[in-house]
Amino acid sequence: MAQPNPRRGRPPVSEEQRQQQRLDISRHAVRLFREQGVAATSGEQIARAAGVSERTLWRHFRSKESCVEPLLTKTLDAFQDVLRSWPPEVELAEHLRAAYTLVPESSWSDIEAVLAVIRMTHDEPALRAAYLVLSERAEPTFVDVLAERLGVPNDALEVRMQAAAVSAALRAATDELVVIAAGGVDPGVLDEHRERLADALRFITRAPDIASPLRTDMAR
Amino acid sequence: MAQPNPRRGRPPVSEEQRQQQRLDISRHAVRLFREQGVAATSGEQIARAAGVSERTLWRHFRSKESCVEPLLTKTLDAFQDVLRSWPPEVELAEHLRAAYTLVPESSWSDIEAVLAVIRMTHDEPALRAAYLVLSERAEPTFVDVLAERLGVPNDALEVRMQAAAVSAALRAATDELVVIAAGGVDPGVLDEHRERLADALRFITRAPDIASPLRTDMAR
DNA sequence: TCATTATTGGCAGACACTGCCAATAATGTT
DNA sequence: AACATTATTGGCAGTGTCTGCCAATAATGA
Repeated sequence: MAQPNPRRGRPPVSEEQRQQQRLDISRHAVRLFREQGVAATSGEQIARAAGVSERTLWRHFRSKESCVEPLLTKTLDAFQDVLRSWPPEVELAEHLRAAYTLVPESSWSDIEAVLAVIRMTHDEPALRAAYLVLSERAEPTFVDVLAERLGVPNDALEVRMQAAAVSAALRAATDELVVIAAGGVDPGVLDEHRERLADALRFITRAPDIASPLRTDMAR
Repeated sequence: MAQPNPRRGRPPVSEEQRQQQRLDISRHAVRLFREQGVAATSGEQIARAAGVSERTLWRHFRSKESCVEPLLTKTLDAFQDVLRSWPPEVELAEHLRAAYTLVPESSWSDIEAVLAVIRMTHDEPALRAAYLVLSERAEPTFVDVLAERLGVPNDALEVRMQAAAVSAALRAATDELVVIAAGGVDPGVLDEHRERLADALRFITRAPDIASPLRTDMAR
């Protein structure tokens, strides 16, 4: 029962370092996409801008469009964290107003970049696809939060649907935000966005009647 | 004011013909994807199987993964049609049981192929992306139907969310179906799928309380 | 300094896809 | 029937994405 291995040779890079490098590349990629468009930006350019070889670029990303992923994920993770810290007794809208500031550690330019990317997804199908895949990846988190809160198993179809609705609300509100804030973002529109989102989510999460199909009959 | 042009030369192919050709190619592509996997299937193979040149294949599809689109769209269109024919007085679940047979004009092998593709989307990220884009494309139809039924403008955020929830329910139920029906489909599992979907949608479309935020207060 | 393991870079090549033009098909006109 | 006209298709060359492979380098313990 000696400890399995005394560890030799160069240690693997930590996961945080790896994510940091991906994020770094992502920022360069998004900058180039904004400046020149996606089609006019080559993988070689992205690699050069990020100071890595093309080969390692393709080791980190399966396609040039997916280079936007780390940057978008960062913002989405922030929202997930807010959801997870949602105390049981308070209403979601209320909690959002308190905790969802959208500019906590994220630098301001990152916010702008994220909005620009989401704006581009409307013309660039490949970017839209990446965006949708990303949104779907966040749904399990929503499922967990909602399931625990409602006290139902997290493989229940209603919970998955509610989670999808939350995701859709976030997506719809954000899609609205990016067109409204086309000419520069100021704190005002961000606040408005949060309020709109809060209103939408209050509707979704007024939950209890899920469990009682009788409601439908009574409503007749 | 003579009629603009007496029309000369070869007439353009009708849109139906074009869609038919795309569907034909799609069937061959899906067959090859199932037999060999997506990665092992080249565009050249698809083109050869469909009896067209590679050049025209790329004229019809922007990527080899998107070749699955016409076949999936066919099934999704069927569902959209069912929704559009939903009479105002009847409940959706009830209407589904009456109208959503899933094998009306679709050949049986098409159904199997569609399910196989959706099953593959769980391992093939590019296919998943195509599937999600497709699902999103159907949402405006859901929005129109729901908005008219609820008598609200179809750019209302709640309607878009409900539509997304319908879409998500369809997606979740179908994802469940494809794993259940992994070893061959029989009418029984299809019926069960329809019932599950009907139950889920009854929950979503028990609509009226959307318009009254007061409900939330009363529920406390 | 050496042995060991992880990461990176360089290179060759397969494959996805596009631009361009010639070939062919389908029509109306003479 | 031959022709002019327009739409579609095919062939070919070229660019860009992405992968497999191996050598080079970096980071560690001995």
